[in-house]
Amino acid sequence: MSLREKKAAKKKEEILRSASLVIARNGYKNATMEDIAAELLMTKGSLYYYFKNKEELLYKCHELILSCAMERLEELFLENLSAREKMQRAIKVHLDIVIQEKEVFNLIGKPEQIFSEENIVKVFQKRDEYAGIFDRIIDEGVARGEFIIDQKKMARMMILGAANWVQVWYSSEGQYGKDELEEIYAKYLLKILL
Amino acid sequence: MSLREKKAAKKKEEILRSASLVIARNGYKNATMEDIAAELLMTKGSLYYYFKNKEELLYKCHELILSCAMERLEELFLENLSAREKMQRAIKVHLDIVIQEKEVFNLIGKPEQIFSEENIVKVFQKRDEYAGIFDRIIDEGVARGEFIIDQKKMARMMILGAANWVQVWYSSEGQYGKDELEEIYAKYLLKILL
Amino acid sequence: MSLREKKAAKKKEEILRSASLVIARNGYKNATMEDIAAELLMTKGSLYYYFKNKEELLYKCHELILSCAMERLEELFLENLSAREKMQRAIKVHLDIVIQEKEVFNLIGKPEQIFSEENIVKVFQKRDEYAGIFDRIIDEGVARGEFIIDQKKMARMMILGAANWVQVWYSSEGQYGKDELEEIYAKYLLKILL
Amino acid sequence: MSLREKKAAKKKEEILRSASLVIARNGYKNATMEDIAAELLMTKGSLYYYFKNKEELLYKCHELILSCAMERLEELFLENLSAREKMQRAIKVHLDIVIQEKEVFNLIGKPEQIFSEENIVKVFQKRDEYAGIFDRIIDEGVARGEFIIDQKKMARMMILGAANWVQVWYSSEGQYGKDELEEIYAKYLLKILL
DNA sequence: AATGAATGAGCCTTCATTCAT
DNA sequence: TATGAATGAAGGCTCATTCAT
Repeated sequence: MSLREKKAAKKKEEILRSASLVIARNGYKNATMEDIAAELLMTKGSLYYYFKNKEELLYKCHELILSCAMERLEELFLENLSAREKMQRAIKVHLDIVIQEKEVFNLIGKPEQIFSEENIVKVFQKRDEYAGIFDRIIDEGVARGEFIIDQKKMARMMILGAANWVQVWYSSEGQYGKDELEEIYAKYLLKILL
Repeated sequence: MSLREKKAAKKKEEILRSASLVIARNGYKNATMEDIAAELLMTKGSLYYYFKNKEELLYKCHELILSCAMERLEELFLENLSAREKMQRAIKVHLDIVIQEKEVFNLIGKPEQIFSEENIVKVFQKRDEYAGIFDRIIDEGVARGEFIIDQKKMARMMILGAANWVQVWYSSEGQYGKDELEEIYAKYLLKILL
Repeated sequence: MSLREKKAAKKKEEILRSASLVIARNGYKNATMEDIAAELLMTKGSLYYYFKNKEELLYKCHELILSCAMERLEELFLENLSAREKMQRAIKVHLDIVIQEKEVFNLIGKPEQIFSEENIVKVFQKRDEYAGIFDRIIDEGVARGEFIIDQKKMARMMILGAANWVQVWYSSEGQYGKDELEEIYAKYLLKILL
Repeated sequence: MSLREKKAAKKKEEILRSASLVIARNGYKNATMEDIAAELLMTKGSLYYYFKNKEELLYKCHELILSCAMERLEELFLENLSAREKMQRAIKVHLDIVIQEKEVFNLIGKPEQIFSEENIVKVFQKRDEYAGIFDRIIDEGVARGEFIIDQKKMARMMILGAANWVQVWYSSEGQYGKDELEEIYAKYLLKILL
């Protein structure tokens, strides 16, 4: 990759970060191209040099975060740990992201309302991959006799749902610190699987 | 209440129902006054006779559903049941609403993005009241020794969060029927409290 | 048709007329919704109450004029006249429209550059119908031995092309009056068919 | 002319050719600087090294083609032929260009919509020169008694108009080949002058 | 009570043009 | 010379809101 390309890639990432910020603040629907550009002291026109339209920008935004999360989880999955330990750590990682990337993350309840056909498919695919890691951990746990659960998919849904909801109420100035919260969630949500 | 007023009240409710439908279909942000009116074979102008603006309409919509839910829960709370039983039933009621009123319910993650100051306060108040019933059930359970839990608020958040997420993925044509789903959720989420 | 509908229909026509004016002045591509609205002391937003988008407006505009022209020609065709006389009169009618409706008429050389698939088809259809009347006159003339021509389609193209071009250079303040011009064109273009 | 200048001149011509292509494909208004540059594997910024703005580029484009056409006609005019023969050949040359240079040629019905004052004058001048050759042929024919016509200017307009219109409907895959078409047009349009 | 009509602000997008490198 | 990047103005479209009737 040439210097130029690197620079452009970096700029793209900056834009995505800016977009994430704005989305986190205002939500997908309220995030305007103007806002996103202003955050970077650019004009909205410039964004179109990097992304072909708003949807693509939003999509890439969503994708980036999901990819980062995936990486962390994949890594975790390969470690030599008990399923319990893995699940607890996975929950913490997930919460980490949910808290950090308020709104940009998994939480677009209804991608249909934001993305068009073409991207929806990809969004769902990515999500399934992501959730798949949790499924694999559960499978592992069940195989090893660590977890006792019949409704594996639903258990995963409960865990992720509970964690996602944190994004709605958590505030760094609230009663609980992030680490404390993660600890507690990991502990209690695990019970679902036991 | 005069006949006039009764009629108006009835119409208001019709509008709210229509709005709920549209919101369920398209989401808060995508629900236009036009859509809502069309559903009732009215014109959007007429809506302003009953509600002073879109926000009020949406707010009342949200309020209505929350109130209905409250009623069912209050009733339940007063019944003579074990805390476990109450919690399981409460979860089922909650899921019932979540599934039925996809999107209109609790699930506005960020009311700030939809409502203005004045209404946000009221929204949060209502929500707290609603969640309060779950808290009371938990308190009861702890008092009676049925539940063992230190982080009561968080436990409630987990339960409601997990249940709310159902709204994202549940489809009546999916693998699980509504009753079956409720049964499973009630069973596993209860474990958090044990 | 109710009074309301009549009024709306009238407004639609007014808009089309305004659009025709603007198109005539600035061309299809340069005609902005703003311009069209301003002509009627409206705001551009209002136009969307009557037409779903710019293309539809332009299309209807084109259609209206073509329809009016068709009517005049159809009528003419049914009169009891020699083919020569009919053709001369048809040429005059055509010139009349070309001059009056500078630009809005037949003359969108390349509808593909203005209309989308759906409308292009209809445009071409209408045009063919229109040109068809000239073809029928030519056929009649040939059948009666008034015209001697092998390449009927091409002859029609020549006649209409020559007439259409008038729109490019004709000015009411120029050397020739409209009637005079029509007379001359009718006379000379007829020669092509003899 | 230095080597530098020669190179630049060559490049300019390449750009004009590319522009002609794009214009032919998309029309004047739809031809973007980007398109024109892309055709040459350049970036649009570079175009401004050779032309001060889009209008100049378009103007030069138009001029180039008109000049080429002029040359061919001038040559033809000087040949020792009857006026009839000359006119027929001139029509063929004109059609040749019309067909080849679809859209870039004479056919900008309304230069006012594309060019600004300064260039419009020059465009009209060039056009008049071009049309002037046809006028001279007609004059010659009338002088020699080959043509009988009072309205010389109009006759010229008819001939050129009819020929220009070919550009609208002609397709190389259509019923007629180019040569055949030219033959027919030359034959029939001549009749106007007889 | 309800409607048709109009408005205006806001947003996305395109594109000619500029400029530092 | 050429390019990548950025800009700003303009235009199309949507939609909540208003208002006379």
